[in-house]
Amino acid sequence: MVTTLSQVAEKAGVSVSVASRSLNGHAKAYRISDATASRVKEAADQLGFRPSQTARSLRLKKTGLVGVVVPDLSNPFFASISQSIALSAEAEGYSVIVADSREQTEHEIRLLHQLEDRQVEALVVCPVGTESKHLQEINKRGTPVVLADRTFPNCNLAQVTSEHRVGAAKATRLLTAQGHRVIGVLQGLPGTLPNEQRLSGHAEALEEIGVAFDPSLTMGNNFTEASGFDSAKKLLVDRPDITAFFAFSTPNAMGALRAAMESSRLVPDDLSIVAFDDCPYADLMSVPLTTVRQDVDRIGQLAAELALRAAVGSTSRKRKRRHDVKTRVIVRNSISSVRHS
Amino acid sequence: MVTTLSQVAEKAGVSVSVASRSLNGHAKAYRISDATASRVKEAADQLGFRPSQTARSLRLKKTGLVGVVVPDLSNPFFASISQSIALSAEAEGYSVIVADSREQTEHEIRLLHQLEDRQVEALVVCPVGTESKHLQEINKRGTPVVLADRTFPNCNLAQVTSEHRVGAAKATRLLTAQGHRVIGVLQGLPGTLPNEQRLSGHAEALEEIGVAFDPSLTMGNNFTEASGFDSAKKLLVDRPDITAFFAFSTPNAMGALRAAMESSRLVPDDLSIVAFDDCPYADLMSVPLTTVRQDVDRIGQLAAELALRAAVGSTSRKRKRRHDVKTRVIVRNSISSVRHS
DNA sequence: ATGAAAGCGCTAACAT
DNA sequence: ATGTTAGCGCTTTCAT
Repeated sequence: MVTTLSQVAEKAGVSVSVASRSLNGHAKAYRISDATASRVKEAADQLGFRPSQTARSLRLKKTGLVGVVVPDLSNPFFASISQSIALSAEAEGYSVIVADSREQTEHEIRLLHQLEDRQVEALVVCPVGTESKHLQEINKRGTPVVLADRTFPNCNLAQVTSEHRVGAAKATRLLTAQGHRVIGVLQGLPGTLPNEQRLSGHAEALEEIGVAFDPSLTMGNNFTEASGFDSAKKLLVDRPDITAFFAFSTPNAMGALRAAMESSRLVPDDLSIVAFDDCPYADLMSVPLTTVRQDVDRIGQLAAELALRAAVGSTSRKRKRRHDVKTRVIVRNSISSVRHS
Repeated sequence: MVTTLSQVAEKAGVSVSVASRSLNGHAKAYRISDATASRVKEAADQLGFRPSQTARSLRLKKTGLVGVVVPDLSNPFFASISQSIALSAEAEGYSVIVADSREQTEHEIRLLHQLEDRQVEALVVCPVGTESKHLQEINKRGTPVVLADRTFPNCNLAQVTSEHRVGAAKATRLLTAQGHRVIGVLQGLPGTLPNEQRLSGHAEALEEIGVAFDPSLTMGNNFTEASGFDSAKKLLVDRPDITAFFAFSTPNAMGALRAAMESSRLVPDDLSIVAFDDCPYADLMSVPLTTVRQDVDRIGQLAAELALRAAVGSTSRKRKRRHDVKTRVIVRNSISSVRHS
């Protein structure tokens, strides 16, 4: 900081209050003469005056900050969400503090508190873990929090995520329509709502064609490549009758691809794969993945909107608190029909 | 905000100064009795006291904020840089505000000013465009700025980027070693230092084997997929004798891949490709790209370190201001030797 | 049409 | 060992 309002005022020969009002466009509301107002503005320009947002924040009790916490910023999914939040926020004059929880609740909590102390006006968080207590507390304490991606059942926070169940059902039908009946599920983090809903969407689609959901075909403990790889490997030996995989994330799918290679199963000829979530260049992969794409931009945008609205304190409590954004099937070339022998 | 220091003080039956000091670990420095100190802490706990960082910032003239501005947060390269900056900053108790300039100088400037007004203690920016004046001004005005990735020649700001020249030379040698002599260059944004240095590294490697650099083989105007695609297409018809491409970015390479497909040139058999910069799952691409990988994490980490050091105002001006981090060749399978007819 | 002054929540002299 | 107070830079009543 280098120039303060009082210096501007002095240079313009007015009081700080007049200076403040002139600079904030309250000139006419306070009947400040045009001459004075422009004199102030000129002084400000000459001095290169930039108002201290910190002082402003303190006085106004409004920081213009929104906090975003994601589990892994280098993951394109979260990077895109962060981006669309940032873009929406910037358009409204807000700035975004992003924090990376490295997939650990412990960090998430620490960062959340840090952001609370910085008096962000709202928080959008893609939570790790399966507990929402700390989030609810923050919300209760006064900082509105909106959940994105990983949401929680019976939790009254604002939430935006994909239509996991219907998306998963679509994905499964892509497989069953080609005759697949023994489908391995490479799941993400059990207990999280996206995971459970995808599971149930999968079971639903299976039921439609009269096949029972077999829990022993589901494996995995995270949305990571490692989990996808390990699960696929195991499943491939345990259940040699598997003809297709439904991977719950892009990394899960990549793991499956590697496992298939190591097990000399050709995709899609010997093994079909469908993945939830898309990724850049998926069409240029050695096997172009057929996916159910989430509308990441929309998720971010919606989350930002809810957050900003809450920040502004729009007391109109009529806003929808849960948003489930539609998914879209992207057909490429990782599914073939099962050969009936 | 809900509880203030004075409330804590009142509840503990002490003055605000004692409260402040107890809570900030200055207890013994001020010879505050253990009894008092713990009484204060207890009161704070009970009230759920969280000190206002805003007030603190104003008083201390230290916000604990560092600003990061990147051209495109959804680009894995910048996402990773942001992540490693965030991680480094968080480790030091700083928070980072990220801003996305959408590849436009105009936005970059606006965001930069916004961050300046928020009194970030340092700025790390991956600048768009080819002008550094506004950045130098900010630095002069008091907010230390460090440049990452896109740096500028004769600019006295702290800068960290890759060893573009030597990296590009390595890449080119990968090609020439396989007998390639007519190499199309899919360049990024002309005028930027990374671009120019890669160009010169390329020319250098060519010279080593006695082939002259032919400017008509270079094409492109950005680090985007579109630029890579268009340039590759054009080059492929203009110069049918081209046997290899050197793409200056992953997106450029992806564009080339598509162009090759459309022109029915098989990679690597009919056409070799080497790319500067790596990307996730590059090994699972339909053609596994041989690349010269930048050490993104190191770049981010170094940038954060320089920024934080400057923020703290370490007056030891002996710190190196330019860092060029090493690149690494990742050999995969997008290069074959040229068939001599 | 303009100014004086209080105060946002905190820290750090400067008293005792 | 603890309390009083000034003040960070700003906005906004309340006077005039």
